[in-house]
Amino acid sequence: MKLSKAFIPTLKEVPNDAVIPSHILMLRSGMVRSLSAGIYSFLPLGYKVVKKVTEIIRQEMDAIGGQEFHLPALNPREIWEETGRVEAFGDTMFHVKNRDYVLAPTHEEIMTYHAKGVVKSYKDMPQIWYQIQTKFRNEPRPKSGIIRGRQFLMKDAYSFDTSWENLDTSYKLHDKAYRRIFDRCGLKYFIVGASSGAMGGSRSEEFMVKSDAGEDTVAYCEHCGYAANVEVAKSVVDGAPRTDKSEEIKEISTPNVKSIDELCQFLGIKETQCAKSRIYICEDEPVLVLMLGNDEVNETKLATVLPGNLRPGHPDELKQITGADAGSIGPVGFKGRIIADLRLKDANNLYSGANKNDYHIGGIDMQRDVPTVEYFDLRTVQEGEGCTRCNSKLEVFKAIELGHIFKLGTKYSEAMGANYLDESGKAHPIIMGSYGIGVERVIACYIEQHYDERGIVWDKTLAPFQVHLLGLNMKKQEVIDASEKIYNDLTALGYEVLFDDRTDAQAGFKFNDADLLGLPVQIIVGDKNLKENKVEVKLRKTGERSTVELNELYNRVKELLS
RNA sequence: CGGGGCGUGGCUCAGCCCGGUUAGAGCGCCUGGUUCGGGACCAGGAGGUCGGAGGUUCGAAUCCUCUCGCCCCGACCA
Repeated sequence: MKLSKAFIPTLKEVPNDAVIPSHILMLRSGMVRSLSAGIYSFLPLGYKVVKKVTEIIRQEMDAIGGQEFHLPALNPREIWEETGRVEAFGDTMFHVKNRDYVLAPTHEEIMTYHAKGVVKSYKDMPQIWYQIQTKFRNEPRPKSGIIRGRQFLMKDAYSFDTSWENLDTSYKLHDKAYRRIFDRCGLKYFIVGASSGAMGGSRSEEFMVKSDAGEDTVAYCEHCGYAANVEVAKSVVDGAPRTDKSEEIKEISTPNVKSIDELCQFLGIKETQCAKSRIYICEDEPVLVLMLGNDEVNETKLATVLPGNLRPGHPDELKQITGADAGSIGPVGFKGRIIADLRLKDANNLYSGANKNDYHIGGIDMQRDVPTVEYFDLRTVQEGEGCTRCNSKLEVFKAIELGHIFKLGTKYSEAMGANYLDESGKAHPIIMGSYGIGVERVIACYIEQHYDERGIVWDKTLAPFQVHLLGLNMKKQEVIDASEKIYNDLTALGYEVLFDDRTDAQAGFKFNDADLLGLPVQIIVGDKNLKENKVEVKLRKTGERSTVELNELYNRVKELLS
């Protein structure tokens, strides 16, 4: 491709609405342009990278027996009603105004619909079906360029099996394919145990890239490799102590004391002597959730303990249920289910609210005074706590989710009646898995991990072109002749060459554009070197330059790009 | 949906607080010329209903009200 004819609008200055490096560089290098919040157009250069990534994905999905589909993004709403996901997605799903259609945010329903009609016998399985297609989600707040958009490209795959054991096999195949995909893309990633959330299912893992631009928080142990989304992460942390002697229960006047910090200061006690109370409403029933000190309730963990419709109690409800406002609520005298975090197990001499405004209760013995309590892991892991595997200190940081694999089970097949007959002619719901990769996120994450102050640094695998050929002064005939010949020869040899043949751009201008676009190999043709039958070869990654004899050039290029 | 910021030529921004010729700069673009290995120079030129609507005023980019859009933080998130 000749740059003089290409539409690659580079930007010298940083666009005003981009903040993170990948977004800035994708705009500056002319890969994408924004159309509206969270909606991006891929320009030719950016789309070339999309094609590189999707080709790698296709190869690896095909390698595990995947078959590529192309499903419609426009779906009849009623099919989504069958699984209750119109309500589950709520405002996140786009609805078409003038017909009863929705824009698909994912495709479990549609794939299951097709499986239902065709996969009828145990002999028809396993199946792995995938597609690379645009998804639509009405994100309340798109951000970070293409990392979180309202429309995005996703590789989504679905497996259909006859048993949980066979699902294990399909799941592991995807795990393997995903590792190969992200390895080939040159990403530094790690895998975390994750929550299945509204997707349903028994087990899921996320492929993550560490990044401040990320929206997930991950606990990670450098020592043993333990990694988990904080939604599900566990840690080793001391519980509240139980001493030999339980004090008498006593009511204490604590005027205007609301927070745990205030209580500690007021009474001169430690955080770990306090039990914090939160009221949740689960399926219309109030539940008191007790946490030690300032530990925060992890609502993802709570949701697994309290299945069904779950929400925090409203302030006016609190008063009605407990007789007190938030800050003075406690377990003693609370009528209803009480659950507590494991750190509180069997502790005594605790302080908590008295269910009466401006009063707390001291001397609480969990065994004696809260006999109906049930204990669960309900807290969110904090930086520096012990790893449950090796007791090293956990790191907690932000990460971007690149891919997610789920063991779905029968949620969709049961809801939609996708059954198969086993050897004995008995009907069972198909056991499903679902597996996603955010294609644009692969690109953004790659750039987040591979850039410098001058621009993007592409590896040959994802680079939109492998060679950036610069004809420095394209008004001199010898430069024109030599660079045109190199361009034609390398193209004929099968390389993708971007040829800066512009006559009106100065050398410095071309160098800067070349570094910004970041193609791995630059070949610089200038009249001085040409007099000695030489050109310069520069590696973008290291900045290393060397002059090469013209008759050695193609061997050198082959060497560098093999 | 709460909080904050911002909308002025294609891009980055100044001007607004304190209303007053014809709305500016740099970059980019067009024409001609000189340059030509790290974002050149000279000369000339095109391009803007100052996001939109309403209001105050003799007069509004500037003050007031409403509204739309974009970015950031939070909430939400498969």
